[in-house]
Amino acid sequence: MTQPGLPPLQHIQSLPSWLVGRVAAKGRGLVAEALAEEGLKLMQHAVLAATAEYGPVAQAELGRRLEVDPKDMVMLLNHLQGMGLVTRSPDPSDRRKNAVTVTAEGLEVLARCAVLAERANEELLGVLGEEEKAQLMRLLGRVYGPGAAG
Amino acid sequence: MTQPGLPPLQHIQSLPSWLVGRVAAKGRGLVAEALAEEGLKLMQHAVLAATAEYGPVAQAELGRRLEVDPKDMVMLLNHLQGMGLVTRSPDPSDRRKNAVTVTAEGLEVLARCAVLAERANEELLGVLGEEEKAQLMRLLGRVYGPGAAG
DNA sequence: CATATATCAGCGAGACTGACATAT
DNA sequence: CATATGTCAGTCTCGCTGATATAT
Repeated sequence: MTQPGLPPLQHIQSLPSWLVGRVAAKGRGLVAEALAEEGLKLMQHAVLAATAEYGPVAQAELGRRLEVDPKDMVMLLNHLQGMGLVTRSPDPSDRRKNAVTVTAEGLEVLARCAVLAERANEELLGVLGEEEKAQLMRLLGRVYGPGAAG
Repeated sequence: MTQPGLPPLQHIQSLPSWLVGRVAAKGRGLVAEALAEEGLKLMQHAVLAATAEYGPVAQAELGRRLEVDPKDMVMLLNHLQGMGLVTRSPDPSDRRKNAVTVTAEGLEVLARCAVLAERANEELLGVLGEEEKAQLMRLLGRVYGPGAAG
């Protein structure tokens, strides 16, 4: 199997990792374009949504939930805070932590982004039927492992 | 639907684009780790494989096949050429073009990488049965659009 | 002239690293 | 002391932009 001279790969394009990468790139592009309408980058939106969902939450915890490096959370939150979408205040129960909270304006932006992001995803998966979309999500969820599914 | 105050997104983690992005990142990591054994980056490997498959081929054509910017092909091929895996020679029929060709050593490296990449993909999709893998590829292929399927 | 190819220089986003201060 | 958190500075890859030279 490691003999040289064999037809090597057919093409890398038949590798699942390649195909899933292309689909991910397409999806990222569509969502990024949609969110630009609200002036948000992909990661900024993810952080904003996670902050809204997990209530007042520490930066490191946000990083763990989204698999974002805690060091990168600093600049992400600086930007969101500068836009007035979140606030940072010291956590009285553990003064090492910043309690991050969504503002009212943050919730408004988020509601609009939800529509935009869903529309982008419908465009991404438009060729699939509802049942197929659900199946794709199920399969991807199992591949990903950690609790994420349809 | 754009009313503020609504539960915003459940979580972005339920968006297909997010899930497919996470799976892609996992796959990229696994394959990158595997290919590092042969000293190749992901894109270098893709270019090498495409060069082997499409015979002597112009740089711009490689870029089109792999959706890689032609400007980035320069450095990618510089590296592959420096490793002795491909050669660049002027195309007599159109002297604007470089005819890129795999070397014998390139084919050997590629054969070993094929094994490594396949192993990484089996690790990625390990939780799925054969039938499910095929189904996932079918669905992703349809979402991606351009000719790519299992 | 316009077009295509290849090269070079640079930017920005994402995912990292190391070093450091502070609080537990 | 070790650990966790947050901040700052810098690196690297990847996907782009612009400008340039050459060939068609």
